[in-house]
Amino acid sequence: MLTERQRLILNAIVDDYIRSAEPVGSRSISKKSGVGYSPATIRNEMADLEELGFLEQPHTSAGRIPSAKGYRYYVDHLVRIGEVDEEDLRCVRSFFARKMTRMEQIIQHAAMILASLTNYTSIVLGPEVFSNSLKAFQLVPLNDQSAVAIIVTNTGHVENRTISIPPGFDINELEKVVAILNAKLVGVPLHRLQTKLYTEVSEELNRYVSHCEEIIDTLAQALEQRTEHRAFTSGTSNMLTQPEFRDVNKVKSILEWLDETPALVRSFSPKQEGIQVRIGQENADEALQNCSLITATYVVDGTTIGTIGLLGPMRMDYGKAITLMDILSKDLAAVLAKWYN
Amino acid sequence: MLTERQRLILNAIVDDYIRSAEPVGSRSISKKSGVGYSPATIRNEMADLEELGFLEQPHTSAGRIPSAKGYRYYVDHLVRIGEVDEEDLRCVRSFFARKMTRMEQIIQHAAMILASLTNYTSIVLGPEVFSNSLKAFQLVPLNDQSAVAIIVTNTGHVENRTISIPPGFDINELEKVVAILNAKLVGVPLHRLQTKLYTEVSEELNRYVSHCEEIIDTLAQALEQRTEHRAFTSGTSNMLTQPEFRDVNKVKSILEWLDETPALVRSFSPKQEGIQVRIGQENADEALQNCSLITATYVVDGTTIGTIGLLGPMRMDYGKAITLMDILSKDLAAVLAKWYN
DNA sequence: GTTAGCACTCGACGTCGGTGAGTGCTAACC
DNA sequence: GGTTAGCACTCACCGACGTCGAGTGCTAAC
Repeated sequence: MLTERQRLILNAIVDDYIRSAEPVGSRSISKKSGVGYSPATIRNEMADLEELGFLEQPHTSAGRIPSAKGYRYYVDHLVRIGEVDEEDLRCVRSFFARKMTRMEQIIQHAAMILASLTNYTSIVLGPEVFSNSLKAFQLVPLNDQSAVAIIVTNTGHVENRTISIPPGFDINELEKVVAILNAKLVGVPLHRLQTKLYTEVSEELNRYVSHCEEIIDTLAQALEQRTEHRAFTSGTSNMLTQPEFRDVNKVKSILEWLDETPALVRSFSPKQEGIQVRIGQENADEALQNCSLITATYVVDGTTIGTIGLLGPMRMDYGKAITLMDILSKDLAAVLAKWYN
Repeated sequence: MLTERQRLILNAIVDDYIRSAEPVGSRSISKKSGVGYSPATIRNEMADLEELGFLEQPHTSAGRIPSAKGYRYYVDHLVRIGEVDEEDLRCVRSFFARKMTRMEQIIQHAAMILASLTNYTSIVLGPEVFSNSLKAFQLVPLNDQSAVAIIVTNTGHVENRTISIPPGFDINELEKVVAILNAKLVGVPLHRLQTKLYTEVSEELNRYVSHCEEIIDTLAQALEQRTEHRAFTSGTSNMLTQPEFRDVNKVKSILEWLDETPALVRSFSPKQEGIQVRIGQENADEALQNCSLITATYVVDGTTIGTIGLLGPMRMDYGKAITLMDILSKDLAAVLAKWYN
C-alpha cells in the first residue's frame, strides 16, 4: 500500500535511526545517495508516513523516529537479510570447529557468541526434555539411605535426582529394580514415565522385589519435580550500552525480567518453528514493551528441543541479528545432527 | 585506638549512611537518642575521624560519609551481628523445610532467597567436584557412534559427557569396559582419573577388550574438559535499586563482571573457610572497587565444595547481610549433611 | 509534482541569583 | 580542659531566563 518512494524513505529512516539512535531529519535523508529528492519532498512524505502510523515525532521540532508499526513493516518488507560481515562469519565458523562434549555447553557458547557479535542480550532455554524418551535408567547408591537416580534420554540428555532409600529396603536389590525398570521403561516418553511406573512396572516389580511400593513412590515423586526450564543469559550488560536505556529505571524492569526464569520461559513458550521477531508491544510481557525479541528454535534428532533468543531495543539491527541467528541456528542444527546422528 | 565516643559516633554515622545513602551531618547525629553531645562536639570528633581516615567529605558543605577504612572498622569492631528479623528467619526456615531432590537446586534457591531478603545480588559457585572421588561410572550408548559417559561422585554429584565411539569398536563390549573401569577406578579422586586411566586401567583393559586404546583416549579427552565452574547469579537487578548506581556507567562494569564467569571464579577462589567480607579496593577486581563482597563457604561430607557470595554497594547493611549468610550457610550445611549422611 | 524560502517550535545548554544544609572557627561557659 | 552557642562561610541544588539550532509546516514559485 506504500508507494515505492515511501518505502525508500521509511527504509532510510529506519536504517539511519538504527545506526544513530537519534531522530532523523528530512535533510539527512535527502543527502543520502540513492535518494534524489529535496528535503521538502521528504518532509511531505514523512508527514504522510506519520499519518499512516509508520513514524513518530518525539516533539514538533525534532526529526522522525520509526513507530512499532514502522519497525514491523521494515522487518516484514524492507530489511536485507543475508549480508554478513566476513569477520563475524569467521568467528561463528571457528566456534563450530571446536570440539565439545556437552550439548548444553555448545548451546550456551553459541548464545554467548551471538551476544558478543550483536552487542545485544541473548537467552537460551535449556533443552526441553519433556517429550524425549527414556534411553537408560540407573540407580547409584551413595550410602544406606540415599541414592542417585539417573535418566538418560534419546537425545543424550542426562537428568539426575537424589532420592532417599526407604528404610528396610535391601540395597542389594537395587540392581533388580534397575533391570526391571529398564526393561519396562526404555523408549517411553518422559512425561509418561510416572503413569507407567504405577501401572505396568508396579506389579512386575512386586513379584520380584519386596518393599518396592516405597521405592516406586519415591521415584515417582522425584520425577514429579520436572526439571524447570533452565535459562541462560549472556550479554546482559550489553543492554546498558544502548542509549535508550541510559536511564536506570528503563533497564531495571528488563533486568528483572531476565532474572526471573519463569517469566522468560512463559514468554518463549508459544514456540513456532524458525525465526520469529516480536517488536515492542507484540511482547505480552510488560517489561519488554520497549524491546524487540528475536527467537529461533533448535533441533536435535528431528524434534525441536529448545529456543535461542536475542533481546535488544526496538531500535535493533534486525538485518544483522536475523542473519546471524539464521546462520547460527542452522549451524547448530547441523552440528547437533551430526553429533547425535 | 579510637576513644569510646569516637566509636559511638563512627557507628552512628555508618548506620545512618547505610540507611539513607546521604552524607550525615553533625546535627542528625546529635539528635539521636544515646548521643548526649551537641552538634559542635560531634563536628570536632568528625574532623578528627576524617583526619584519621575513617570518614570522607564529598564537598566542604556536606556531611560526612564513611571511607573504606571506616567500613572496615565498622565491620571488624562495631557491627551488631545476630539480630534477625523474625520475618526473614521464617522465610529461611520455611525454605529449608521444603523437599528438594537436587543439590544444585537447593543451593541456587538458597542464593535466590538471600538475594530477595537482602536486596543485593547473590552469586553461587557450582560445586567444586574436582577433589571428589568417583562413586560410579556408566556408559550409555546412544547409537552406533556415540555414547554418554556418566560419572557419579561421592557427594552425589553427576557429571556427563557425550563421547564418540571409535569405529570398529564392538558396542557389546561396552559393558565389559564399564565393569573394569568401575572395578579399577571407584574411590579415585576425579583429578587423578586421567593418570589412572593410562597407568592401571590400560593394560587390564587390553587383556579383555580389543580396540580399547581409542576408547581410553576418548575418555581421557572428555575428562580433560574439566567442568568449568558454573556460576549462578540472582538479584542482578537489585544492583540498580541502589542509589549509588543510578548512573548506568557505574553499574555497567559490575554487570559485565557478573556476566563473566571466569572473573567471578577467580575472585572467589582464594576461598577461606567461613564468612569473609571484602570492602571496596580489597576486591582485586577493578569492577568491584565501589562494592563489597561477602562470601561464605558451604560443606558437604566434610569438605568445602562451594561458595555463596553476596554483592552490594560499599554502603551495605553488613549486619543483616552477615547474619543472614551465617544462618543460611549453617542451615545449608545441616541440610546437606543430613541429606548425604 | 517538486522545491526554495521563511516563520515558527521546542528541546538543549549555559548563566545567574536565591536557598539551605552543613561546616570550621572562635569565644564563652561549666 | 572539655563542651557548646554563635556566626561567617561554602557549595550543591533548583528554578528562571535567554540563546542557539535543528527541524518542521506551509506557501508560493518553478
